[in-house]
Amino acid sequence: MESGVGVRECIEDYLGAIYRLRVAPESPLPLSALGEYFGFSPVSIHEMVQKLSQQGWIHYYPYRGVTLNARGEAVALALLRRHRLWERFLTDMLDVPWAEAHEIAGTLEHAAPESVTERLSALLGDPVSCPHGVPIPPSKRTYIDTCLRQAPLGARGRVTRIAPESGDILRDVQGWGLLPGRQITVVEKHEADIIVQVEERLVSIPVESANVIWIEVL
Amino acid sequence: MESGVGVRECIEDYLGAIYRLRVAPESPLPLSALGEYFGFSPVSIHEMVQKLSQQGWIHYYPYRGVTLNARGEAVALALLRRHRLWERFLTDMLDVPWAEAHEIAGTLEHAAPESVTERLSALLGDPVSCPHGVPIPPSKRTYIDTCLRQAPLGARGRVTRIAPESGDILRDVQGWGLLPGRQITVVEKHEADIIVQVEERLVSIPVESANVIWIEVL
DNA sequence: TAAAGTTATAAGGTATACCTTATAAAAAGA
DNA sequence: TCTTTTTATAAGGTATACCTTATAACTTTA
Ligand SMILES: [Mn+2]
Ligand SMILES: [Mn+2]
Ligand SMILES: [Mn+2]
Ligand SMILES: [Mn+2]
Repeated sequence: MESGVGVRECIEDYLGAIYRLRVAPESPLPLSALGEYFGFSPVSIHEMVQKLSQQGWIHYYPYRGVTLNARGEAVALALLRRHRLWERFLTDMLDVPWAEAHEIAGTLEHAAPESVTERLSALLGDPVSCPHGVPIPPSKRTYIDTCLRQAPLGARGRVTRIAPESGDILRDVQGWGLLPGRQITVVEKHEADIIVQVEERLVSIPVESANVIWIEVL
Repeated sequence: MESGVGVRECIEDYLGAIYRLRVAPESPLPLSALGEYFGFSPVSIHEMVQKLSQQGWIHYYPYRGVTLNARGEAVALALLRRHRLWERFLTDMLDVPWAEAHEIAGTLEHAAPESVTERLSALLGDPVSCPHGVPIPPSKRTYIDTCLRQAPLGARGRVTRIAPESGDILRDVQGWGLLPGRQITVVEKHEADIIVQVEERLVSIPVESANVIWIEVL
């Protein structure tokens, strides 16, 4: 009956809270701040802090507070990214009121693996801030992409980037609906153009344009 | 650090499993079936079954098995509805592969309150089956509706039902576009008819017809 | 530097949901 | 009917994440 994407929900929430509450990456966050944030007793906070420190998520400086180490910060950033993307989904696509979205996202944030998170981000148009204006941490995902020109016939993939970019090409790409994140399939390959399927549409891409469109083959 | 929509995640999963696995509502599901499904020991299953029975979610017939009572079935249906709607969201909007959607939905299913579930359903076009073809239980949302005849001038609402129904009336209603779910506004009230706005259209409804059209005032 | 305030630690407890081993009771089959 | 199989129950254990009360250690302030 385990949920989540690997790290325990509780641990994710502690790491996220440390990230949210800290004033600067290097200055330790007093345990009292965590106690207030969660409404837990100082003893309980101390217990969890010991555990987080032993398990290698944080640095604990007794009588001073905690900081995230690299591993803990990575989990915190991924959590906050998921949290804020779900918030955007809830407010932008489901019209959930602003004030409720935060709380609901507090559960959803633990439920999406990275692949789903990135697809969600693409669906939302890769927003850079949550409905409350807080920046959404960027994806730290590294993908291996292929130039559409080189993609084999029948390849199914996700548009990753337009590079090198130029005004003309960007306008064309927008017209074809080949924005980053879109799922496409290579349907035909000819001398002068490549036919790809985007959603229900078939579009013909001149090979010069196909040279600057990159996809991650899935 | 509690998630969920009220009922414990674990309890929801047990009730959902009983619903999924049962062959008929009345024939008890042997505990061994639950043990196999979850991969838990018979003793653990028995413990949980005792708890579910004590807490009033199921009937337990020793040596025969368990059935859901009304309360348990309501929770199971709501869970399976959420599960299958999230599956549709994952496959239809995020292009998550068929095979992965089920597992991811196994966590998301616990994370959406009813209002969010219904908005999600609407966003997806109120699908009636999951990507695997299994029917999605309908919303059991209860509304308080008013007869259109009685609805005050200016009232804005959603058509809930046509009752009592008859062939003639149904044909008229369809012609007016007053199908259940439609948003309408009462624009004018006269002796013999009521003028309502449906989408961009204005339609005149004879008072006799207005007697059998019910709306939920919003 | 001594008192006051804050933080840490020890000890014992709760609830949830899983586990194993052993035994008892009931149902099913030969 | 008698044996085998299935199901139930008792007893004791684990891990997680919270709790309270009491005491010890450290830091801050007067
Ligand atoms: Mn959370
Ligand atoms: Mn926010
Ligand atoms: Mn589940
Ligand atoms: Mn399904």
